[in-house]
Amino acid sequence: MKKKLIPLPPGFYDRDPRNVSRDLLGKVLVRREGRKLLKARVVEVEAYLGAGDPAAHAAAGRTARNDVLFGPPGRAYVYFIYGNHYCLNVSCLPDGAAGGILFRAVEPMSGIEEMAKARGVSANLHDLRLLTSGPGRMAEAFGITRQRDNAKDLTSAKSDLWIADDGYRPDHIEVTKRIGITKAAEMPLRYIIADNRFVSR
DNA sequence: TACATGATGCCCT
DNA sequence: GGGCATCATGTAG
Repeated sequence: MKKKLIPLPPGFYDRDPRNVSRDLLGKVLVRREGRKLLKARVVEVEAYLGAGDPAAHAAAGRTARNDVLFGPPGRAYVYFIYGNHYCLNVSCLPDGAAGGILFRAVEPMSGIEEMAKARGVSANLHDLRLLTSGPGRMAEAFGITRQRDNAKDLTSAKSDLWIADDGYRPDHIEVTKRIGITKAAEMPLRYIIADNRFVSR
């Protein structure tokens, strides 16, 4: 009997981003592309808090760009960075409170050919890490853009992008400093599945 | 209207 | 291991 990949409910995200981060590891990111289903295991995330976190986009207050972070939980916050890359986040905490989680790396489970195509690389890679290891890479593999996905409800069965629990539980979780930031760089808010090959760096 | 900045990845040594 | 492409956003003027 094949398990159905039901979207995690809003309540899952309606908590402190640090707790959600921990529970997000091992879950499955799902994208429906026409008849195809892209699936990948979440192996690396970073928590971004609200006003008290200088590294968070929400730190400077609510703007048109970061509006989603202040909205209801379980929504996709997609932003464009360095003129090249999109990054996928999910909003946490109740409506009115800012907080989010950045997806940094996932492990491909199915739809690998579609991911390779989206990334513009050969389907028979010797190393699948090139597909989804890194925030910009995994966003590209899943065809995620701000225009298409920002503010999308990841808890709705009607969405073409969501996160599900297939029963998998990571053996061991590690917490480290966040990557690629200058402010509050020392805060341990990066959560990874220990010894997973698809964790970036 | 102009400018500095950045939650990155690629390509070259 | 280091430089660089490239542009949306926010803030200043």
